[in-house]
Amino acid sequence: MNQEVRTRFAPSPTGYLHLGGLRTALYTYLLAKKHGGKFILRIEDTDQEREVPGAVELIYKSMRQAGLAYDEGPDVGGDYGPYIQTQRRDIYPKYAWDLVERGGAYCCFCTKEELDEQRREAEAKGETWKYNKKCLHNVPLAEAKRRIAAGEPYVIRQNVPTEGKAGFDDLLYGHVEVDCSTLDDNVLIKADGLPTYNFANVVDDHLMAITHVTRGTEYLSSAPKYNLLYEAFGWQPPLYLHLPAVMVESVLMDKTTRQPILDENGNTQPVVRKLSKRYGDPSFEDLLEQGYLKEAIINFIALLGWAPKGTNEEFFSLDDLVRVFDESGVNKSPSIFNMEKLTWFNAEYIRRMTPDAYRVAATPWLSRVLDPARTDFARLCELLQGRTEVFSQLPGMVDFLAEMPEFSPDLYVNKKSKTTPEIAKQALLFVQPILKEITDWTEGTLHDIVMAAIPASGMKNGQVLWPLRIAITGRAATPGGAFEMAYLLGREETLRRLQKAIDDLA
RNA sequence: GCCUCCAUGGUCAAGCGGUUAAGACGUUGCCCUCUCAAGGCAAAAUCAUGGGUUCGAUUCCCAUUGGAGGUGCCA
Repeated sequence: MNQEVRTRFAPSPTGYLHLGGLRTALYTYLLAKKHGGKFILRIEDTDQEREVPGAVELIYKSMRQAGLAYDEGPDVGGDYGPYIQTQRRDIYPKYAWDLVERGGAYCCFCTKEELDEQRREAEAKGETWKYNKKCLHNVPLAEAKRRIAAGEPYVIRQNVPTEGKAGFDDLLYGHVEVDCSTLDDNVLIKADGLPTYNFANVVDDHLMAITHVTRGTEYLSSAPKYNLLYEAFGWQPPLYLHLPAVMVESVLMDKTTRQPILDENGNTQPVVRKLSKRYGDPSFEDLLEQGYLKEAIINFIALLGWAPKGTNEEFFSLDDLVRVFDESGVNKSPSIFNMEKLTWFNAEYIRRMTPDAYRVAATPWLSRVLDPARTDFARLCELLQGRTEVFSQLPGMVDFLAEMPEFSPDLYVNKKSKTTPEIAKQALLFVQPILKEITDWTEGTLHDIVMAAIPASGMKNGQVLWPLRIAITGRAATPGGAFEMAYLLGREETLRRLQKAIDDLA
């Protein structure tokens, strides 16, 4: 019989959803959907100290914005709930005690302080610290139960065999195996009664009938221990898919001052590190706020560390991805997040928008600096759409329309058309009366009349049009030529700016 | 230190024993052009190193080097 595929994204609510997490969520979603299975969201909040208020809601929101709809989860329900681990707190001890009875775990009364001390000593000697199973050997179960009943604090530890091998099979990395002697007896149930990740993930994945476990490679070295747990319970372990981290290229920074650390020559030092909010790397939310499109982010993130088989196509919607996703195409090494390529993807997605969709998306940004009642937004958007990489650039691209910027006469210099401030003055004086004559202030009329007049001036097109554009915009680069800009400014404002420019050149 | 994993241009990557080693971003040049974009054309740039195996290694094996992760009553 064919088992239904069930995957789960299991973040802990310690902050925003970073791009590495988003990619894990995406692949997890794709894996389920390509098999027609279920995608589940589970909140792993067993570390109450690290929990950030509001983080859970932020996760729901980001998942929704990304379009990663989960079939089961805390806010959507499902047959395997609750989907928040603290709401499952009563489930874990039962299983832990079952494991104790089976010999796969034991109670431990050693205090954190004495263990920390041991760890420090071992570290000082350059050794790897492991718990010495003192409580396994010295405290019989009956005594343990007595001490617990008397109120003594305790934890439950996994009883890892001292010899032999432990391993697991990964869809990407194949069979991974380690000596049990290198494994530590991890805490399964903490003194506060809550499970650690090490235990909760195994119990919940089993109880929730998860078939494919996707997670970061930071779990690669502890996965053998989890399989030991499955074995001890007599459960069927899931299929694993460990995903490499997403990195960012950066410079070496001081952790506290957040200033670059310079080498002896005063240069910054390049480093590759994990994406981190602390160093200002953008989260999914941040990118959306900056005017990146979710489709572009998803598309880019999908291709970060994964490539589809047998095609050079780079543009994929979420539905396309469901169809083409194949976990064997995931790269095994960490990949570096490249902002330039994301921006390129974003620009491409913007160019592919319908003009209407573009106008809707661009208007709030344009309205920050322009009055929609005074500027032809429809025409402006036509000019802007092909030039927009990220929406947040928009205000800076059009603010000159609202207010004439100060500019230096050097701007009139253009090497290619051999334009100088002197020629500029000549050009402006030539074009001014022509423009004054024009009453039908449309791009077409402006273009036809001015272009027809230029040959008589003895100047080249560029020698007239470059200065004109500079004179009325004050910018070396504008989202259109002189006629477009003149049209957008309107007759009165254009002539006003032109007069001012001529006066300034005098 | 120990354990696990990884290694193709600056970045993302295709490749799965025989290839002129794809493609994309970025970079540079040219064309187009009233600026900037976009578009078109072209260029530079990669198999970490050393040993094997093989008629033949980017591809398989080992070592070295480099990178990532783990070594928590964090996840």
